[in-house]
Amino acid sequence: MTRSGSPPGADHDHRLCVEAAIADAQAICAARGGRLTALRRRVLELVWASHRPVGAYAILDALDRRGGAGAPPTVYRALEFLLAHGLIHRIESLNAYVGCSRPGHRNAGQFLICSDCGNAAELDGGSVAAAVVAEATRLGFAVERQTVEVSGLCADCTVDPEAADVG
Amino acid sequence: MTRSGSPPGADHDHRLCVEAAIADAQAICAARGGRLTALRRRVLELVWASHRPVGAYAILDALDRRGGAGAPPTVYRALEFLLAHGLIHRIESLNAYVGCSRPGHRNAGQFLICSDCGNAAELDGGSVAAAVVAEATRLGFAVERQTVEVSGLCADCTVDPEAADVG
DNA sequence: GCAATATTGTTATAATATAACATAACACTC
DNA sequence: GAGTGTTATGTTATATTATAACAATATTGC
Repeated sequence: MTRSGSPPGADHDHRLCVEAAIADAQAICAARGGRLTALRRRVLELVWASHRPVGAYAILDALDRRGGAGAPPTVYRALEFLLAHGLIHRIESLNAYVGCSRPGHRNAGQFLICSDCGNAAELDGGSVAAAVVAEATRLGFAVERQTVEVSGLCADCTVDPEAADVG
Repeated sequence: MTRSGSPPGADHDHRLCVEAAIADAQAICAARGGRLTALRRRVLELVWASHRPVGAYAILDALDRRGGAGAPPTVYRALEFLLAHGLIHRIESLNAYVGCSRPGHRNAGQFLICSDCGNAAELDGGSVAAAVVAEATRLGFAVERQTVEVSGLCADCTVDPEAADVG
């Protein structure tokens, strides 16, 4: 996910993404009385280490290397907290987690996941969600939660499949 | 999932669903040179035991009870075959499998999953898929595969949450 | 029948996730 | 600022989902 899309951009300064995510998290937690503890914050930073969905055990390993906690529940509980506050999303098709690019905005969590570079871009447009609701409603189905995960090639990897970035 | 939707219908004769699924499977395998072996057929029947997504280990248990095979790979390989031929779908958000209601038709696999009765209904309309492709294309993203899983309450469970059926 | 291929059996293990209970940190009241 | 209720984390064990690797068997085409 590099130049073209609405998403990241290969040349973007990823530190700004992380900083913004932390700032958003602090604001949201402050507003809602949630506690962004050191552990939760570190887990959030690790999820935000890239725009690629990251597995719980990868986070656990990273924590270990940084002298962090030891066992799976530590990570899963932090992830649970971050999910509950809309700060991250779970990518069902990968059993992995990715930072929410627009916490607070109650988006439905729709993702374009590049099968080449692995980056996940979150859609903010409502047309997909609207189509889902329309179809469901037509069948008398009351939508609670949508999981929309699209895999394919992002703009950069279509042009130049070698240009996988990390940001 | 009972009366109202396009899906199953509480009062439907589920044996017809299973028979149709087997017949479709036989036709598709015949056409494509795939072999619908006894094992694969039994697994397909077990997936079609209801309209609820079923886990691989539940299938394994059921096979065991019927004197079937013994180990996970047995089931996973059969599922792999059935997936490859479009006879079943995997529900990512549940780690479970459900019969494809229209094998052969290259649908994108969009599901309405009732959080009360557990039934999954497959959408056949193309409006959701089209919306996804439109959004993705706008961002230069080439769609390969879509995962659309919507959870909520189906028509019957909205009316009468007790009326969970099995078919 | 025989060789090539496809399928299934078997054992072990990887990867993801949670239950249950103990300990520690925090925050509120007095 | 000590006591107390609540929230968060540590710890151990285990559940759930899935695959690797290799052996044995069955099927197909000749």
